[in-house]
Amino acid sequence: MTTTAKRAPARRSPPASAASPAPVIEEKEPRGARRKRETRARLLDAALRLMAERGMEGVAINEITEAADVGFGSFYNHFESKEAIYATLVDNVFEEFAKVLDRLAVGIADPAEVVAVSVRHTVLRARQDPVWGRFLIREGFSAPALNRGLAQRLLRDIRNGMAAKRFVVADPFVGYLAVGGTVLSAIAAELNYVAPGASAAGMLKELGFSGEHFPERTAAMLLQILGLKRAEAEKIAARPLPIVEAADEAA
Amino acid sequence: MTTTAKRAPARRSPPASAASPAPVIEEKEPRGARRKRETRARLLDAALRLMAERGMEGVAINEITEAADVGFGSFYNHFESKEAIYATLVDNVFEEFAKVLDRLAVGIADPAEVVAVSVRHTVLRARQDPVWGRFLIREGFSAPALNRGLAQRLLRDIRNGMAAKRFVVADPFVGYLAVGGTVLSAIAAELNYVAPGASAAGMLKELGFSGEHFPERTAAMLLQILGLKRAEAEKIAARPLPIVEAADEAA
DNA sequence: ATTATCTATAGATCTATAGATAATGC
DNA sequence: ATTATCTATAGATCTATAGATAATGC
Repeated sequence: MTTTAKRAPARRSPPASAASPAPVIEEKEPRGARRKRETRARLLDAALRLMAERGMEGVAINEITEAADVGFGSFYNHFESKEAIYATLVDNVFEEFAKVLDRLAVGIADPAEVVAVSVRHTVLRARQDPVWGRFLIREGFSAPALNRGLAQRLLRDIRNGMAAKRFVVADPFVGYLAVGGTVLSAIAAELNYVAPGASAAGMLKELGFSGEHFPERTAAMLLQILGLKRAEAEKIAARPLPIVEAADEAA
Repeated sequence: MTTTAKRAPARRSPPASAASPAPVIEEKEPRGARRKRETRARLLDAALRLMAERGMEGVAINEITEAADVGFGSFYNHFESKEAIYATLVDNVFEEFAKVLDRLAVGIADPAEVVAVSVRHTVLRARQDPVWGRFLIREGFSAPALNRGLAQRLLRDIRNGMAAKRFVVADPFVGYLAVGGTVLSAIAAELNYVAPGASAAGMLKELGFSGEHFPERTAAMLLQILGLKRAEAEKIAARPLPIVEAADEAA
């Protein structure tokens, strides 16, 4: 049986972390293929860590393979160049995150709550995974990021809210920019000020600022930018976050 | 006379552009000193152009000296390393800009108008000088930038406005982040969407967004974030900009 | 036999310095 | 004589590739 049975091909795409998305292996996968996939995933994860910190140009391929514990030449089995692996990273990270946000929004009818939940999740994630947060800030204002899922989704959510008379935005273009910019700014604050052990925290703490309930406060601000009254914005921002079944994370 | 008279030392600091600040030579300056100063200024200007686009790591010292039309070795007469010239750039750019903002605010009593004028000027400047704009975005969320003049000034303006009961901000910390993030976001938009010949404009234009009166619309949004009513925010954002005597720009 | 990995290395690129050249200031 | 520049180059670093080694799949 075992020798004669035809090997079922992998039914779906390879496994993943933020750097290397979309897992869900169901049946057997040729061993060599898995090995290759894992090497690729290790390269992507290492590149994400290094490049989030120092940018694409600041990292040598050598460092990536070393950090991934992979022979140097193997890099070229997977990627043509440093630019190529970086582009793949941007792609994967934003793609994966867009999917997470979609899953979060399932079953939430109120556009305001969708925005609030998305923002809180984003800020929380940057706290839990600072590498990811840094990467987001680094690429947040770049054209690729904006044209990909994230900005599109934000626009859609704002339009939904306006259509439902839930949001009242005099200037949707600038409103969109304000929401996006505030999110990035909040993530930067999370990484630089709010997170425990942050360096630049002193200045703001002295002035009475604090990092408590930071995701919720950010969400409340955004809802007010979108035209909700303060009390309601705060109420919506404080609702319990939906529990979302963890996506299969490989790394 | 000419030979016996003691040479008056330069009375103030060297001349400058955004990359190399603080000009105002009044009397004679030893010729060699001026030459050195100019070489330094050319290096800084070239570095700003290149590094705004590609980041510190993405630029070779070689390229800087080539763009500055300066012998390679001369670089080391002025800067110890690439890191050193970059740090000087950050310093100069933010220092110079802080001074510009201060000059702009002179004689404006209303804190709301101070904020509006500052923001409009910033967005306009990014339009006129995209290199400068890119540099600002690149460094906008970094700790050095935040700890320097800009963030300090923004905080001060917000506190002034709150003290004068002009601003009503439930959450000053997040308000500060929202204002700062929106400004950066607006500059990114100016560079990517609004400016003529921008690439990514299509998507948003289709949705009825436009770049008209963009600086004023950004300012109006910020004032609303700070608690002003929409009508008043728009009125203040539309006031004529103060005319500020041009600072002596060398490059 | 095929496929993915590894090691080794040629050649390109980049940094930092040394020493020569040119201009300045006395 | 001093100072700033330039040219030339040694040594380090990095990329891309070639060819060897090891594992897989038939």
